Amino acid sequence: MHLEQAPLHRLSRVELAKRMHVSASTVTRMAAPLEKIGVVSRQTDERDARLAFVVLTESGLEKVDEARVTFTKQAGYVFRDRWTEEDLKQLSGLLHRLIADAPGNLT
Amino acid sequence: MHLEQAPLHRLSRVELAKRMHVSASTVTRMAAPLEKIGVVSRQTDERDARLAFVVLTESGLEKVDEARVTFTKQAGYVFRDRWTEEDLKQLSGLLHRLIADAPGNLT
DNA sequence: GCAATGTGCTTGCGTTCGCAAGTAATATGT
DNA sequence: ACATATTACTTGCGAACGCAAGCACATTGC
Repeated sequence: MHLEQAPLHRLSRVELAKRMHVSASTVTRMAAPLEKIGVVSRQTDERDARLAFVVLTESGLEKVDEARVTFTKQAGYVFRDRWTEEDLKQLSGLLHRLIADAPGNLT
Repeated sequence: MHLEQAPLHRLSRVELAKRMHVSASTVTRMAAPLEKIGVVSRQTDERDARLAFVVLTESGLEKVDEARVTFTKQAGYVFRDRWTEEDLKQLSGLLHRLIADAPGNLT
């Protein structure tokens, strides 16, 4: 979904890593099999040869669309059906406070 | 701490696993090095030869006491100093609701 | 122009974990 | 009583992950 909403449906590996809150190596290792099954592909930047974009292919976009159906259904089942907007605001606020107050760098 | 507050400072491996929310194999593998450094030891039940208790040794009890100092300080730093009783009640309530509402078995 | 520094990425290594299968002991049903 | 099922534990295996090192390229400062 990060890729889907990114311009050109692509992100550099480090940028994707940041958004997924995982290390760069994890992105490298996640991308490989996804590339093999054709849902993403690799692109280089002509300006900066270091960059290796992860790009959603046409097939990948379809997969995301399919997945979103399930995702939305499940998320809706919990949050939309059982939680009010007020509940979610409260939970979100408390969790953000917890992250802010907790020691270490949880960002 | 689970062991510390258990009767005789000991628990069977599966019971400890449940309280720690990890699998039995994890307890087996955690116990081994702790045994090696002498903070826990192994005991058998004379009634049921399948049971293999994890027991806190004297040295283990001391370690727990030491650790609790840090633990209490850190926990206090976040929760006692920055959070009111009311905040904690709210967060706890919301998280329990989330667990209850979420799909799967998060117990 | 070029050395020093920084950035993006990959890979080897070690850690942690759960599952599934195997073993041993106990509980249950007839 | 004894076969079957259940329970407790261990271990092989594979998955996932981060760190540190290494490489290629880019940027900065002189």
